[in-house]
Amino acid sequence: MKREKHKGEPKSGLPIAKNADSQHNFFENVWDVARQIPKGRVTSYGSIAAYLGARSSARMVGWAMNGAHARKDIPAHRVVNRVGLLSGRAHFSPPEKMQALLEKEGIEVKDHQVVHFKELFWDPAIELAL
DNA sequence: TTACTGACGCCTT
DNA sequence: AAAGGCGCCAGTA
Repeated sequence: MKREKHKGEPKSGLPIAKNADSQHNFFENVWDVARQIPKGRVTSYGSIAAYLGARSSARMVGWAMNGAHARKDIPAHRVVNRVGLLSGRAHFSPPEKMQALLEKEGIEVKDHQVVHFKELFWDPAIELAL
């Protein structure tokens, strides 16, 4: 099924509308999912977005992570891009913090990239499916 | 106000 | 197979 460009969200139920209310909700949801990422595991921006029904808004997930910095219990370091690259490292206090935190959880990071990413990948769409 | 940018990712060439 | 295009949308210039 080739999607016709991916214009607009299919909104499989989830309204990621344009009103401030759902935006707020979206951010909250992102943080909520992020909080559930098990220690020692990682996920991607796109996966979280997809789980929330906004598969094309992966960028907004990244933006949400900005705000996450404010809340101390959001493990933003466990969210990387779809290839396992620590694309958000630059936004950490010391940029090396992200990698350091991951390594502290036993995740091997080489050249700004999570080693064994595929095995450590935690997909909310699957893990939180039930 | 319009234009560009970006913690992204899928699609077409 | 690799590279470029486009959509997403909040914030900034």
